[in-house]
Amino acid sequence: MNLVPVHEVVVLALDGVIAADLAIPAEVLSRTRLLDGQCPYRIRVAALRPNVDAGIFTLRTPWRLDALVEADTILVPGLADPTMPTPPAVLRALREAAARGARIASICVGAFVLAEAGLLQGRRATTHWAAAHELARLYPDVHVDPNVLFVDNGQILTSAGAAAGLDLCLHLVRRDHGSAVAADTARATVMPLERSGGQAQYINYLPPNPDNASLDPLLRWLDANYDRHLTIAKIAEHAAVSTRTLNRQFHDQVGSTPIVWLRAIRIRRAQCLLETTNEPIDAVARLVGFGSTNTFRDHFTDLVGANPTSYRRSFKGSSTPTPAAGKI
DNA sequence: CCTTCGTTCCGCCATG
DNA sequence: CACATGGCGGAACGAA
Repeated sequence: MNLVPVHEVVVLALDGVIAADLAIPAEVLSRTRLLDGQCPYRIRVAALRPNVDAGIFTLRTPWRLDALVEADTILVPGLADPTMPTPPAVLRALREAAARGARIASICVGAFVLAEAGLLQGRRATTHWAAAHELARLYPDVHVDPNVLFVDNGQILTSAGAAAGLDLCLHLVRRDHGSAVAADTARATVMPLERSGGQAQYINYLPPNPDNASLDPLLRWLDANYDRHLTIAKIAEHAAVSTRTLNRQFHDQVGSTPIVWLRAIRIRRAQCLLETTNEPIDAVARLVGFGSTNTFRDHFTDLVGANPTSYRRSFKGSSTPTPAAGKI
């Protein structure tokens, strides 16, 4: 394979930074590996001064704002006080980076910093649900949507709470390196590739990976039709290609096979049902498209590492009613 | 756990 | 020639 230039990622650490917002994307991207084992991202944490107040602790980093000049992607974590004015030098650096074409993504209430820099003008954006109203009030020209995990405007991205920062990062990995690499990253960080729980919980205005995305419409279709009794023949028919081509394209673009991919969708959906409903296991099996409860159990245990019953029990035990909805 | 039988998928080669 | 597609066959897989 050819050499992929290292993608420079800079995480902006301002005083009052929410540690999780900063750490989660840094961790996810630094754990990303291409198929040849290389990490495609170089992560740096940039701050105005060596010591940054991170609330519970003080964070120390060798990099300053000038790191933003070389950044391909800038991540802006949330601050404990979102409405606190951002230092002018930071705003200037962000605007310059944006003008240069750098990709800029905010986590949680980091969207306030982007808005203050004027980067969200006239755009759709999201932020932590509890702060969405305030963001919309302060910046009337920003279309705030509190109901999605993240919004992708191409160059500018915003995401909801810290957990959604994970979803955003996996989305970036998918955009940059395709579904296969993103799936690996998801596995490495022990999180579902895409949050199911519903339909499209994110807004995406760009095709994920322009030169390698011919399967994308089909992947979305599978996301919506996983519960049907699908065979390779039917999937291929829907995609209007032969089964041979379907298999080949999956291999090339997803790094997987149609059935394995479909099964992953079904298991993810099953996890969600087990977490949020009291449907019996065999009902769950059928709802997510498995023909037999036994095979469902087998695959579930295989992918999740726990059988469906104990998985559900571990969730009931921690008594979080609709955990996903609350966090977003 | 095993067995059976349909399904999947990949190498190979032909075709456009 | 480079490239994408598709048919075929059989080994491996998986549903029940």
